[in-house]
Amino acid sequence: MATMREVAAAAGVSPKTVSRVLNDDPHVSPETRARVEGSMRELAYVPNAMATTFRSGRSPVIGVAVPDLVDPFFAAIVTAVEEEALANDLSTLVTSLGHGQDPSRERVALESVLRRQLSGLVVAPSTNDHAWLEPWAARIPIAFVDRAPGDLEADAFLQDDRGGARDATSHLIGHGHRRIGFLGDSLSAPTIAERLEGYREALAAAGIPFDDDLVALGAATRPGAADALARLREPNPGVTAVFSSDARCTMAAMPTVTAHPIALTAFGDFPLADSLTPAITVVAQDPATLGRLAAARLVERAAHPDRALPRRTVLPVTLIERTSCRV
Amino acid sequence: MATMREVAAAAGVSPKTVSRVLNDDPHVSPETRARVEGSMRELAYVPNAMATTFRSGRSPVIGVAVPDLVDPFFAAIVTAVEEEALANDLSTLVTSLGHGQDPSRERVALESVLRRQLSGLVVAPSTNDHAWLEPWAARIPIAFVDRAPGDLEADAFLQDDRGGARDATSHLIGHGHRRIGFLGDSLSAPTIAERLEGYREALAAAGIPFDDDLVALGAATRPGAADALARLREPNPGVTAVFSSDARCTMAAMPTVTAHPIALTAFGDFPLADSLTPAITVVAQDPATLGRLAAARLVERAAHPDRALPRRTVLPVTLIERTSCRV
DNA sequence: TTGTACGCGTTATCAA
DNA sequence: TTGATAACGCGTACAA
Repeated sequence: MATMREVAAAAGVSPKTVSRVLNDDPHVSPETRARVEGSMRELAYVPNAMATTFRSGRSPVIGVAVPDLVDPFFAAIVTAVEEEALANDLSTLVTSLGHGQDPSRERVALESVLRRQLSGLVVAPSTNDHAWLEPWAARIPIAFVDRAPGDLEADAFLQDDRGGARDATSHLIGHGHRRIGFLGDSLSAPTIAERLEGYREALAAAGIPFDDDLVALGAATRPGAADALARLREPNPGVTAVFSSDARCTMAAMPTVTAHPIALTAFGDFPLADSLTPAITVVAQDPATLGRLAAARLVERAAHPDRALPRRTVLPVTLIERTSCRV
Repeated sequence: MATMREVAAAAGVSPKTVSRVLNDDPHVSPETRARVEGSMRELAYVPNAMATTFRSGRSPVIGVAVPDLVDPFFAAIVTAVEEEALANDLSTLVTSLGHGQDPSRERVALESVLRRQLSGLVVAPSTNDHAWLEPWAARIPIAFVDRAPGDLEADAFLQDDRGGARDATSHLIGHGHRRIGFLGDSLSAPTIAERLEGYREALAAAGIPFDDDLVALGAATRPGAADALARLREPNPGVTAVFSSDARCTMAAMPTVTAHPIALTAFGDFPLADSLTPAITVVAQDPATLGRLAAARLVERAAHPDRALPRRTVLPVTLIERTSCRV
């Protein structure tokens, strides 16, 4: 726990000189440098990063907030941010926001992180109200991923939710299905709402009327998904195929789908999707790129505060055909 | 970006009074408090957490370092640490260490985190050499999870690797198998080495001689796992069942196992293990408890630096029988 | 109840 | 090339 002062005293120089040695300032004579370095070693001196941080007024840390770290999609985003951060000598402060069951949690969590004078923040939000972020956004760069901010101008890195959903639904239509269910958690998430739009567009393009009864929500848990699928299969709806709008729902639906096969395409790839029986046909997102671009943008904004940059970047998605679409 | 000073000036009081208001010090007259709070609102004052942190000498942050965030096992550990941290008003600084391909990375990553005067550190290490942590451990509480530290006295929260491997192997023996392969990544990981021991013990208990040729390593990737399984299946080894020592290997082996079924038990549960065909019989660990206990221990050590506490906590594991063991 | 003085560890400024 | 001084924003100790 030696401080710079102590090293300075031991080496018979001023603290500033020690600082210079530490920061590779060329204006230090080789002898002085050697003496200081000797004292540093002797005292096992380690710079106090907090003090530097405090002095500089900006913490070399990027905050990352996601709904759920255990979801591989968000874990991949966090990992990508971390890598990009590392490449810029930044650390990563991670916060989970939950899936929006408690909407106030997001704000509380983000504010506590923002107080820390971060160099930037990447958020995959679980709510839609971000007007309160306005004053923060004026001071530190904030980038949204996966979902756009509500009521706030900020960088956003998204994927083509609507187009992907359209592709996945059309694919089922191409296999001859006309009664196609929509499986999802909640439409309050803008991504899911967009995917529902894509689903409707695909139906419309094929001249299939949209039927509200085929939209089954609350499917993010296993019982929820089982219920939803059971409702869709009843004679009345008479669904023969399902588009799952989100990987959590798809995974939650797997036991049911395995037990009672039904044609299925899904938004969002996930580990082992290709090893299941049937292997799931998915629209794959690219969480790593999302995270990397967002982190890179933060760094860029910090370096060039008034450079004009596009606010919204939409990544394409890719249909990966496996077997679940032709069950 | 108003500071306490500015708020004080605006309210016509000293900075200290503002500080008191902020910290709910009872020794402030209601009128003064009201005036100060008014100024705080006007100036949109937000306390600078960095300054507080610096002043106190200890950052209210728990570091968490794991090999790989995308692995659900480690993601669950991180999530649990985060929850426990939240309950104690601490934030979570996350670092990935990699799977030990580059052994120096672990030290570099940990040292950069440790410099930040953390309140504590949870590590799931990817290397075996931790003697260098000694001086750090003297100053801040460090808890290991999943794997014990090498050459260092520190709290460790582990699971019964050997017993679990023994159970999983015995289970295959109970199904009549005598030529049982061991699938793994690398024996340099102490957990995997322990699981190999458990495997050997199970064989020994059944009077089956151990055969080095049945230990197939390098199976953490899909091609690696495919190779390993192919080697085991050759007429000479003539293996009829496999114990996979680690969830990464199990997941990597899935395509091969699905294509060419073989009796299988595995160490480590993972998402959808029960929805695969066959559903994988596993020995389940408890990452959430591991993370929670470790974080709680850090808090406890910080509060009571010299309370005597057990250094090593070993959690039991649970065999979950599904169908892969009777393929 | 309120205020003054000082220090946390580091670095920028300016002078020597 | 080196050093003295001040400052970052807040909280502690002590005084009034």
